[in-house]
Amino acid sequence: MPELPEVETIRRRLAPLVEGRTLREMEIVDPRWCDPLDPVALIDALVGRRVERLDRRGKYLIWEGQDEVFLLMHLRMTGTVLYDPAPDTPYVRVRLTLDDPPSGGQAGHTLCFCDPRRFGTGELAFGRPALDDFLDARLGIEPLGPHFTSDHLFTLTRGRLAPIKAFLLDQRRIAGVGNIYANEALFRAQIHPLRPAGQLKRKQIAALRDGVVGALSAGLNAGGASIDDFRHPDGVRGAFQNEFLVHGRGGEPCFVCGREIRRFVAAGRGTYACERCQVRPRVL
DNA sequence: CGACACTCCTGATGGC
DNA sequence: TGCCATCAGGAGTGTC
Repeated sequence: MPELPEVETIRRRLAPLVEGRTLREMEIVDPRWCDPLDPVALIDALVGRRVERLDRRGKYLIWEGQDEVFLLMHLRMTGTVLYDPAPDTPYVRVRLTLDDPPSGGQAGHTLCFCDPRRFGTGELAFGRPALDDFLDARLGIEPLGPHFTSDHLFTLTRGRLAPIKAFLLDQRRIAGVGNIYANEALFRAQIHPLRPAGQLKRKQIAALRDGVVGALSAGLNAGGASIDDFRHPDGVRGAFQNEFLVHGRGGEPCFVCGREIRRFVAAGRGTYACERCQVRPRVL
């Protein structure tokens, strides 16, 4: 599942290939992708515009077109963006053609949004204020930004009765953390996923901040995690799935203490924890 | 505020 | 081997 590190990996690799190019053609194979927007209207709004910048906020990949027309792509569970993929690539939902013909070739480069489960979405925003309204309504602080401090996280968690796992998954509080990185961050911080967020002490909050930043950074350095369909734009897999400390390791020994990693459901998601390293709250 | 159910979707998995 | 039921899960929405 693409979370912040996966989307940022895509952005970094794609940006040099698309920035400054003009969108020449666009085909929306699956109109559900931009529902309730009319695919024709979306195409009309974008085709002919230069891509000024490829950006990211939380798990959104943001294409800034000429004159502040923004395309917001969310990859959800199984979305990928492939650059010049093989012609028989399956699950293509959207196809984009850029105006830069390869040297000697005829056609421009092609970008495909592929998404087996079809959860991914495309939305438009006209003008920067509209973009900011859209993002501010959905997303909280950027965890890899300069303002994501221990003090800030402490303030955010005060009074919250929800389990810290649910808190981390709420995009309106912290933007970009999904199930994998929440599991990894909580293990790094030695905090049990079911502990109420507001109950955490300053020291634990400091460890959690470092755990979130550490897990996301490690994911980014590994080029993201490819456990489902995630691929880089050139089709290469990420490597972070080989570095998971707890995620997906139910029944296997904890790398720190050797106790069996437990799997249970928290916040409706598959949750993995070492209940020796991450002490379970007494009341639970 | 928060827990929970439901929706979208399809590949993977398990039972028989 | 085939067929059906179940599951996973990000985010939005609705209910209690």
